[in-house]
Amino acid sequence: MFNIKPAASTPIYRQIIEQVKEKVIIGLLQPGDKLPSVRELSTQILINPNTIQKAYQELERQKIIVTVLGRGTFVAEGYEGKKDAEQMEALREYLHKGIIDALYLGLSREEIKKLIHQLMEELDTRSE
Amino acid sequence: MFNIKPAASTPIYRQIIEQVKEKVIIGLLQPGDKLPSVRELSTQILINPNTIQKAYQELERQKIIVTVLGRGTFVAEGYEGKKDAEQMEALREYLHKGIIDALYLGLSREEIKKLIHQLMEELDTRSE
Amino acid sequence: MFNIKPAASTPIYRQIIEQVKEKVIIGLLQPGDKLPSVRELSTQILINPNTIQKAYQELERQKIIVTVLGRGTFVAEGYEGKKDAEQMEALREYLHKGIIDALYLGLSREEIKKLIHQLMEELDTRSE
Amino acid sequence: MFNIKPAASTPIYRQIIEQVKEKVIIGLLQPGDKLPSVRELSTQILINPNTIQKAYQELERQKIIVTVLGRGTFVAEGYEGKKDAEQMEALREYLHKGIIDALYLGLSREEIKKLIHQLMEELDTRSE
DNA sequence: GTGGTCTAGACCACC
DNA sequence: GTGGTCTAGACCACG
Repeated sequence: MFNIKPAASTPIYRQIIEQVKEKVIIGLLQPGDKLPSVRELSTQILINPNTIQKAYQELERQKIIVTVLGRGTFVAEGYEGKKDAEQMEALREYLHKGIIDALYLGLSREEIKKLIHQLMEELDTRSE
Repeated sequence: MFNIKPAASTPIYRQIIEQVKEKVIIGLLQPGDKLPSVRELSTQILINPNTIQKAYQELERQKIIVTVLGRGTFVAEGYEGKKDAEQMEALREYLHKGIIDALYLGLSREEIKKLIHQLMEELDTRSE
Repeated sequence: MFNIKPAASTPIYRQIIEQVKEKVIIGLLQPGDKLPSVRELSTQILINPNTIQKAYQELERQKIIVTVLGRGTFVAEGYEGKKDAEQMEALREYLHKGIIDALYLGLSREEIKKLIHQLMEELDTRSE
Repeated sequence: MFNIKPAASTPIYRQIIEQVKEKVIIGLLQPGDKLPSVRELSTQILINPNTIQKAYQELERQKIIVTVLGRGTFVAEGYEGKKDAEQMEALREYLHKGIIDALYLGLSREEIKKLIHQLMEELDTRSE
């Protein structure tokens, strides 16, 4: 279900967040689907329950999942993109940095565009 | 010269690295140009010298700048993109995450492409 | 009869308590009126009977309802406000927190007063 | 600095959040002021550092404080109320419940209004 | 069974 | 020194 690298520089709880978001975006997780329980996932991927809890709480704060007391955690209904101005600016900065790194790697502008295109197509493939 | 936000979530030393790299990419810093000394920059932007030292060390490790003992630090000659496989993979993951975030913000795939295009054009403008 | 949101942050049994209290306050439930049985309500709103049982027990403890063995549960006669000092202090703290949240939302003191007034008028409307 | 009741029903981390927010609202904490460090506060009020950390992180998420890496945590500049529609609705429900509780305590509508007025005046007094 | 909170104590990155 | 992350293990509330 999850592919966690404890040694990576991005903290484990963020890896979980990203992977849940990706699964929701590509449709592998549908609204209403149940996520593994904190304890369950904790034994599955050998991560401390607190770490998973932290990831789930952040996902709930972002309205990507909802927790039902005593029942479990579920993918939220319709996430509806908001185009929040602040987050939009953060995204621009994030991609700006990515572009600079790409240029440093020797990619041309055309190659960068192709890469982006390719990455979006990969998303479609994974969802099948 | 530098625009540092100490309260930002990206550590100061990384902000310095990013800004140097950006300046080199857009040509505001040319190979051979002298960078301010650690001490000089430290008083200019009111940052702990150790922090600047750390940024310069990392930049040198990435062969973006070179320090000549007793002379100062300079922008390295020709950075020539290497398309290192490992860094390439890191870039893919980085942009992959950016795309997911963009989709969550409600951007369409076309809008994402436009955004990338727009960001690359901005780089040209800044270099003038 | 009841409007329960299982995904809400307030536990279900509290939602039931609040809604019974509200109905009594606005007169939709009169002293002597019969409440649905635990089993009945349980199938109606698809909630675990234990949860409803818990709500009824708490309501009985607060002397808002009474259960007559073998007959059912009924709204208690005259609830007569007691102005219990302890509960009064709890109320003050509760509203105190509400006011701070309201100020953080950008409401002026006048707007807060208006909001309170408005909420009390809504209670009257619902009772019609 | 803080008045924490570990036995209370509201979790400790929420008590800390509320008290910081109150101090900021009444001006006892001004933008730019430094909050006690996690460790410092932890020994002061005899609470586990993790608990304080959790409170601080939530406060940062709400943009009430900012943390500067390696320096500490500070009260954020200008919090500017946003009147977010969703939070506004949550506030209405919160106060709605408070009013019902007040009526149950035997308060008249006039008394409730007076109580609100009184609570707002107390805020002014505490700030002196 | 579920998630929510808290403690104790550790290690790391940043300045 | 600062905050950020993680583990281990405990207790409680909810359904």
